[in-house]
Amino acid sequence: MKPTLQTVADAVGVSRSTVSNAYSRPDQLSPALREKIHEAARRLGYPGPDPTARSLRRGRVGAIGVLFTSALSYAFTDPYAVLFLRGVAESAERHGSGLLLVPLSEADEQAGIEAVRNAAVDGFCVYCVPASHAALDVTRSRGLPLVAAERPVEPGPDSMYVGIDEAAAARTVGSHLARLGHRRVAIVSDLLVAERRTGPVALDGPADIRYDVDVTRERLRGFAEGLAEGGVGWSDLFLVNAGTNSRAEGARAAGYALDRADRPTAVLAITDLLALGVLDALATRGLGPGRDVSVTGFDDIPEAAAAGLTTIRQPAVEKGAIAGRLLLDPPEDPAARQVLLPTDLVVRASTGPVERK
Amino acid sequence: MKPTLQTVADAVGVSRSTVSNAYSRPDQLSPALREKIHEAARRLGYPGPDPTARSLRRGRVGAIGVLFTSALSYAFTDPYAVLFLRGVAESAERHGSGLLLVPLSEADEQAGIEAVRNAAVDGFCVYCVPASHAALDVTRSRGLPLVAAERPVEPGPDSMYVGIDEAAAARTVGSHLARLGHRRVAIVSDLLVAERRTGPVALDGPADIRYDVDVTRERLRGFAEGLAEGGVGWSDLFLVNAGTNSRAEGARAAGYALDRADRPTAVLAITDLLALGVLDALATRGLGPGRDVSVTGFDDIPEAAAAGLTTIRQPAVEKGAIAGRLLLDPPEDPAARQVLLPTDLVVRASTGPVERK
DNA sequence: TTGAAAGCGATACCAA
DNA sequence: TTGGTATCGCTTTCAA
Repeated sequence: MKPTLQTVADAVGVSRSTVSNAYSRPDQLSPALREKIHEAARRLGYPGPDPTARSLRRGRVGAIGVLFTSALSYAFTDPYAVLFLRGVAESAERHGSGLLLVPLSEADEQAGIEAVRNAAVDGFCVYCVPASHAALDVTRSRGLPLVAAERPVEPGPDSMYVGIDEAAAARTVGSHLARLGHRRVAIVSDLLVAERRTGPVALDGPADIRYDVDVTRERLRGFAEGLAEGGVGWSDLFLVNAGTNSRAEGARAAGYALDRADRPTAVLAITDLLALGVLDALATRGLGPGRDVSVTGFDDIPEAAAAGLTTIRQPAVEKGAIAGRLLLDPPEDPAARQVLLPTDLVVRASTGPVERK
Repeated sequence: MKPTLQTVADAVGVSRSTVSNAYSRPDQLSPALREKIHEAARRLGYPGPDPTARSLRRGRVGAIGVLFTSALSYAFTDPYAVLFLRGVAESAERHGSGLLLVPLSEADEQAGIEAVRNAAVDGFCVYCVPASHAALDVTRSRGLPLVAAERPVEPGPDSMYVGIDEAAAARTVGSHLARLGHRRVAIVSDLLVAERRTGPVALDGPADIRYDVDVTRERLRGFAEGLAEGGVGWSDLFLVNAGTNSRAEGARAAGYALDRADRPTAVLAITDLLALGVLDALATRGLGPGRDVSVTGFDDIPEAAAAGLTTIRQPAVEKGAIAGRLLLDPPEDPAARQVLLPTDLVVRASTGPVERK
């Protein structure tokens, strides 16, 4: 039988309350008694108040939940996600809270719902989950503080949110390439369509927005608007869907564009990870980035610099840190609950003027 | 007032038990009543059974805790740690459990202890925590399943453990270099001494083992034994402590060795991350890896291959996955509770024969 | 198939 | 400073 508060109380000959105080409010006790209690606890192998019972009573758990689409392990595969998580972790740590990673399996939606229902947390951080995911409703219904990274989950003046102006940032990429003279342009992105396949897709235009993840849509819209400044129309864009946000699929997706007769002079990837794959695809074909084909990414993960990738820099760690802070200590002022972070276009060697042959 | 089971029960006009059954054992109810209950719950905004209360009653939480030394955010900084975590996450996900990251701050030991005490989990995975850390005792005292990665936390026949033969693996590194003719050798490692500073240190020898983290000690012992095969004695080794296990500190630490008058012909780093830093230091000085100075790492993180680093490959993701599995479903057979994984010496371009000038 | 009652282990208020 | 008592919200026999 595992020892409980009661066990210790009986052993010492005091009440439960007193033992509880010995742990939770040491100053409410005479040092002598406190020591006596701790000593007895040690002797009996009492590990201290049960966290679950304590949480139930206190109404506070001491952990925040982070929701992830796709496999939980994805969190550790995408460098950008890792940076974001790291920021969240820093805030949580400072606050003495743990970080509960909530699996949101793609294959089994019901499992994700259960996971959210069962998550013992004080608040949720939603990161890059498709708006249609049923688990989002469940998350909201938990009635806990909720902060969305990338996109407001619950529209409304007091919903919490930390993100960037995706479209505006993407627009700078588009106009950068437009100014360089690019007219034949391909875009590589995941989540363009519901299916997880890699290959060209046709979309009617930015007006016909059916993408599920707002980030995708907004970036795409930005790309298109920026390129339009150079006269590149929507119909001039060659869209390739990537099955997953990974380097390998980025390379595969790029292949569909690069192997066309009228090869694009620029490939815009919607994430750095995909862009690195695009660079791989160039290398395979003996094409020079920024010379034969310009390539851009988005996020500015550490690898991007080494690869000389032109991309959008956004403060990933800081974004996570802010998300954590909002969650653990929601500001009174509604205006402070919605944070928009700055971004920069970082121009490196992977983009250059289109060659006039 | 937040709705509870009771709220719903009252609304429908049934007892709490019945509502509880509607959620936890749907088959114990007539479909009609069940639907009626769910409908009422929806209407009242009842999010389903409270996870904390449920955990308390059931005695099971549905999450496993992972302990990390140093800042919690370190988990996301070290590529090897990320791989390991990913394995743990995969196992947890398959089991429908969450992953609670437990911060074990270095600065504030008491905070770490509290974090362990408060962690609502069904088991702990201890990863690379110094044996002396007070939180370890607390972890053990929780009386939950406990699996150690890297090193048995609670010695004993039924303690759970997944790791590699650190010393044997390190020995292959040492003898590899010995065979290549290296006699002036430096070792770069974190945790050689208690202080977190970067710089040369003197240790009496592998016999005088005072390192806190067993992994460090074992690898060091292996290095020494392997090198001894070529006649390199302990006193011939130049030891440099790295303040943290990071690329930057690896580079700094390497500087102390590389800038000596009698520059070593080989630098053994105790992790790949440090080794990458050593390579950086070589590059800064215009020295060629494997030519002017041989460099080895340990772990074989993805970046190692690209850098052409000779290193020890160990199955990081699998290690994590096994740790998770042991925790969530401890095998009856005591022998199956201790898993030793295979390792390989991967020879790449960063090591070569010593130049006879 | 449904309900009544007994906890799970702890905390907090209020007296003493 | 210490103790009594009433919960926290749910699950689980055991009867009905």
